[in-house]
Amino acid sequence: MAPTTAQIDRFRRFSRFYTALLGLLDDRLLHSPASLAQGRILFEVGVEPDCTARDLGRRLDMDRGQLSRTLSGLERQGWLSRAPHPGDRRARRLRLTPAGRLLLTELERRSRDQVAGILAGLDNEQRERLDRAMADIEDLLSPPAAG
Amino acid sequence: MAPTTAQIDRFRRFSRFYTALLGLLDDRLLHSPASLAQGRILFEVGVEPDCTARDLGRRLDMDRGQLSRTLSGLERQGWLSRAPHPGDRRARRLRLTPAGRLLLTELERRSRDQVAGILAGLDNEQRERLDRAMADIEDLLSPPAAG
DNA sequence: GCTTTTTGGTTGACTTTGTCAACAATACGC
DNA sequence: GCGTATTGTTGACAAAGTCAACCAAAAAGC
Repeated sequence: MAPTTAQIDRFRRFSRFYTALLGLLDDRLLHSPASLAQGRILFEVGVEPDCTARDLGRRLDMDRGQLSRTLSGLERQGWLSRAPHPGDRRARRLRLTPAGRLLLTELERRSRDQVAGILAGLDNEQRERLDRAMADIEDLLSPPAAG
Repeated sequence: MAPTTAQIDRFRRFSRFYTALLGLLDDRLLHSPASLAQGRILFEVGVEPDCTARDLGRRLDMDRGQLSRTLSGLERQGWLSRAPHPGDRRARRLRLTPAGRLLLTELERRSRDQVAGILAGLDNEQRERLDRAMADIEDLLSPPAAG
């Protein structure tokens, strides 16, 4: 019932591997007007408009203080708006401005291009294998495994 | 020949997923005497004694300045030694002290426990599926795909 | 209802990380 | 040798992340 040493080692090895890969991928944001944290927020708000800072904190695991400041920055730069939240006057509903949507589109385009570049090195059979492997991992580690 | 939108989306989705997971995993170091950067260095030097700061910079993708300071910190805390490098008097060969090895052992134990905790939620068939998926991804993305 | 406790968010003070450029010492190419 | 590239250190910063205090609003307890 207990996992084997080899299984544990494989997991840790993979985590190191993917950490390094993510380090490379995140460089896409270095030459953009948005920081990494800002990019992640733009993405989340793009996916779910009218969410709150609380939601973002949960999903991105960010400190409230840092979040508040980063959101102020995004607002100051005209990419995001914070409007009163109907039903909870403490909270603010977050939404991208048109400029924010434009920026997000651009960031996504770069990200997709970069991934496309990686996938270009694989043939279609390999891509499908990769796709299945990623789906498997998400599936296996999703529900209760976050402890 | 070009990757499909679905393949690109899956890849990006997985990257977000694993970023979040790594965020949880890295918390193991928060309650330890070593910082995350220190931990990564301890691990690398543990795997390859007598390596140099240059090697670490390559493998961990860290700035030289930051690395130099972090190494000073590790030395100051008695976990690492920097001795003259035979054959290159600019470089220093890095090595864990006995205390450093002890700390590394402890950090590794925690990391393994944590991974074991995650794997405990899976039966053996699932663990083998996970193992295969991780091996697949590493295999597919390793050689030239890092661009 | 009124009080107490929680929650969402902001702010200030601070530490840690990361970045950039300058520099000294050494190694390397030719 | 001489110019160039490399290794590591340092200083000056900028950015990111942490912690605790605080206010206003909401939720819970009774």
